[in-house]
Amino acid sequence: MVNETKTHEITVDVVILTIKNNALQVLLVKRTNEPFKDKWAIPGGYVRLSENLDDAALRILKEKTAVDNIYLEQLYTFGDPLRHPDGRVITCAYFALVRSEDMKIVPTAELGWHKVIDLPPLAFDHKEIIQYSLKRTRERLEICPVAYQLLPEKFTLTEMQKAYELIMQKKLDKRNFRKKALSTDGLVELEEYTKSSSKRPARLYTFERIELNSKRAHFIKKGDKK
Amino acid sequence: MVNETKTHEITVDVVILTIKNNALQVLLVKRTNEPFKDKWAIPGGYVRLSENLDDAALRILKEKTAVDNIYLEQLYTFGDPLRHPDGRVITCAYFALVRSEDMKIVPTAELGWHKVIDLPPLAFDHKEIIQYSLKRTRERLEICPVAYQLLPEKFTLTEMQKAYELIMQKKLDKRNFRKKALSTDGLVELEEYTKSSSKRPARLYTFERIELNSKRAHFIKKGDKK
DNA sequence: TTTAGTAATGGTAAACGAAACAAAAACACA
DNA sequence: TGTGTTTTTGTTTCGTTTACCATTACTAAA
Repeated sequence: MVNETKTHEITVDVVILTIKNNALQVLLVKRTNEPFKDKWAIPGGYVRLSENLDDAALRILKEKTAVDNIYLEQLYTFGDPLRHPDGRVITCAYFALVRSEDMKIVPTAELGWHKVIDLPPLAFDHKEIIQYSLKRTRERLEICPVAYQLLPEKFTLTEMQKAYELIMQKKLDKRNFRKKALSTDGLVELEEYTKSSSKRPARLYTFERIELNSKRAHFIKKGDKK
Repeated sequence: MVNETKTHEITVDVVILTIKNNALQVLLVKRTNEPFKDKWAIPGGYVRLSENLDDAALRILKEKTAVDNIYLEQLYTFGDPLRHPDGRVITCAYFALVRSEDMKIVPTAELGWHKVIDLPPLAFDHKEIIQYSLKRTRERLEICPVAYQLLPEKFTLTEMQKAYELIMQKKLDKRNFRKKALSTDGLVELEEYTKSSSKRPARLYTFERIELNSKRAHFIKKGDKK
C-alpha cells in the first residue's frame, strides 16, 4: 500500500467560448507565475471548502467576465497525476457559452480572446480541455439550440447559421437550415429587420429566455439570479 | 474571503451495472462505519496520490468484481459541500457495464446486487448518482451498442432486445429491432443455435471485441490489459 | 427611375430512417 | 400427427432529412 494520507488539490477551470469576429474564440489568461509562466491558460481557481463545484465555476466565470445568466455545464474531471508539475492537482473542467456583446472585457496582455482554430501554446493539459469542450459543444448543438447562447439578443437566421457552421465546422445548406431553425421551439420572429448598408435587410429573430427545465439539471446550469 | 487553506478529500465512486435475473441491477456495499452505517452505497474509495482517476475507478471495480476489460466511463463529479456529513468530500463518479456471467461475486450481507427499479435506502447522494448513470447509459445506447457489454459472450437477438428494453425502459418492436441490430457494426452471426427445451432454437450472435477507437477516449475506457 | 448587386426567401423531388404490421418455420411434447 | 411456443423473415406507410435553384426584395449607385 502506497502513501494514502496526503490530500489532493482540486481546482475548477472554465472554458469560456464566444463568437467574435466571425470566429469561435476562447478566453485565456496569461500565467504570471511558475509553472508555465507566461503561457496562456484557461481561467481557473481553487474550490472553496464551502462552495459547490457549479458555484466555483460561476465565481471564476464572473471574476473574468462579469456576466450573468449564462450557459454553464460541467465538462469532465481531469486527474492525471502528472498534469501539474508541482504536485497533484485534479481539475474539474466546465465550459460556458457567452455572448461577446455582453462582455465588458478589455483585452490586455494578460487576458484575451483567442481563436480556437489557432491557439497559442497552453499551460498544463489545457489544450486537451479546450478540444474536448468543442466536441461537447457540438454534441449539445445536435440536441438543443445552445448556439443562441452565443448570439446577440436579436439575430438573423444567417447569423445563427454562421454560428452553427463555426461550431460544427462545416457548411450547411441555407434553405434546409432555415427550415429546421424555424421549427425549433423558443425561436420567435420579430417585426424588425436589419438596417444594413447595401443589401436586402434580413428579418430579426430572438430566443425566448425560458428557464431550462430540470430534466437537464446535470448538464445545464443557468447563472445565479440575484 | 472565507477559509481557503484546508484541502478537500476526493473519492471515486463506481456505479456497476449488470443484467441479472431479467433485471438491470447495481452492485452495492453495505457501510460498516458511520456516517450512514448499515446503509447501502455504491463502491468507492479515496484516490491515491500517484493514481489517475480512471485507474482509481478500475482499482475499485477490480477490488469488488475481479473483472477485467470492461466498459468504464467517467460520469460526473459531485461536489456539494453538504453531500458528506463529516466534511468536504468531492466524488468523481464513474459507471461500468459488466457481464454478470463474468462475475465471481457471492452475494453476502455486505455486498450484493440490487434492482435499479427497487433500490434500498442509500448513503450520501448515491441515489442521485445511480439515477444519473441510468440516464447516461440510455444516452450511450442511442449512439452505440454498449448493451453487448452486459450480455454473455454469445447471445440471441431476443436477449439483446431484452437488454435494450431494460435499459430504455420501454417495449421495442421485434422486427424493427432485429433489422437495426443486424445492421450494427461488429455484430457477427454464429453458426450456433440455442438448444432450448420446447421451442424453436434461436441463432446465436457475438460481438467483435474490437479496441474502442480513440475518438471516444474521453468517455470510454477499456480495462487495463495486463 | 433604371440598373446592378447582394442577400433573403419559398418549394419539390429523392433518399433515408422510423413505425406499424402478419405469416410461416422449427422444435418439443403429447 | 397434431398442438403449443418461440424464432424468423419482409413490406408498406409515413414522416423527416437531404439535395438542389430560381425568384423576390431591398439598397446604392448610375
